[in-house]
Amino acid sequence: MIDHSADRAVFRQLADLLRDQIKSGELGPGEPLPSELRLAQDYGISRTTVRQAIGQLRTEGLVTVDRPRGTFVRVPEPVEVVPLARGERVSARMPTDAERRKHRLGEGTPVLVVTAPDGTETVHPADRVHLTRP
Amino acid sequence: MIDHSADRAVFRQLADLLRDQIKSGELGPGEPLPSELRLAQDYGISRTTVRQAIGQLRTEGLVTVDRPRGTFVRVPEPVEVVPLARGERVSARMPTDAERRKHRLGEGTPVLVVTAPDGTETVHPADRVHLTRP
DNA sequence: GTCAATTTGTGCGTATGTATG
DNA sequence: ACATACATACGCACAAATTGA
Repeated sequence: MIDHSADRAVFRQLADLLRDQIKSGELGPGEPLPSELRLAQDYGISRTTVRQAIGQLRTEGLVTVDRPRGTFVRVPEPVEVVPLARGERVSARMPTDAERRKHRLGEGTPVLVVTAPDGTETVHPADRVHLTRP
Repeated sequence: MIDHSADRAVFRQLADLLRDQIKSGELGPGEPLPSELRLAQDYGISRTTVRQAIGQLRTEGLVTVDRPRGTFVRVPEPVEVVPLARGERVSARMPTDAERRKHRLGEGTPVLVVTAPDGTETVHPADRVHLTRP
């Protein structure tokens, strides 16, 4: 499972293992991950290292933490499709703190920024909005 | 500066301080932050806590680490504009570790995902690519 | 309602490795 | 060769919130 002599850091190896379980469906949306203590004991590593691995998955937007209930596989949000107008441009970035609060964004969720030809910017939560060219 | 009795965690307070210095231009693009050890001594906190604060700024895409030279305010990348074809859809998410390495993405940089009508997905680094509806 | 157990959050210290200058 | 600086990993302790007996 975990190879301490490997080139890849232990916490990245654990993140890879958990990510694979999520992508394969072995850990489905809404399901809890084992507790940090449990993971540490199961894999013979420290809780600090487990937290690094889970931190990685949080920044990737794969899991959410409901403290102190546990850590859960993120459940996909219903997506609204927004059409693009002619000449509009699209970029993406991480939200500011204010935007995070305003849109109730989870960790690891970027925002889509639509810029109109006149320079007006519209910000959309990337987990709830997709854009389309009609 | 740092209030140990405050409600907000010490590492978040430090992240706030550094973020403010970056946003205000006091720390300009390309400029180095003080070293972790220096920040720890200056603010009377542990290096571990300093690393938590810097980790925060990294996930926000505000700084990059050039190990072991130091930690620097991120410099904006030149942007390529890619036109969208009819029927294509756009979403954004954080990259996996593998995608980060593949596209040489800095931390805190999302990817733009373009899905063609036939389901084919194209991934673009969001710091170097903008999309446009012609 | 109370109390104990569980779980994540925060913070500290230490040690070692690796790459740069 | 040496000092500097970030990365990884371990350990410990306590706080805060939830859950269930």
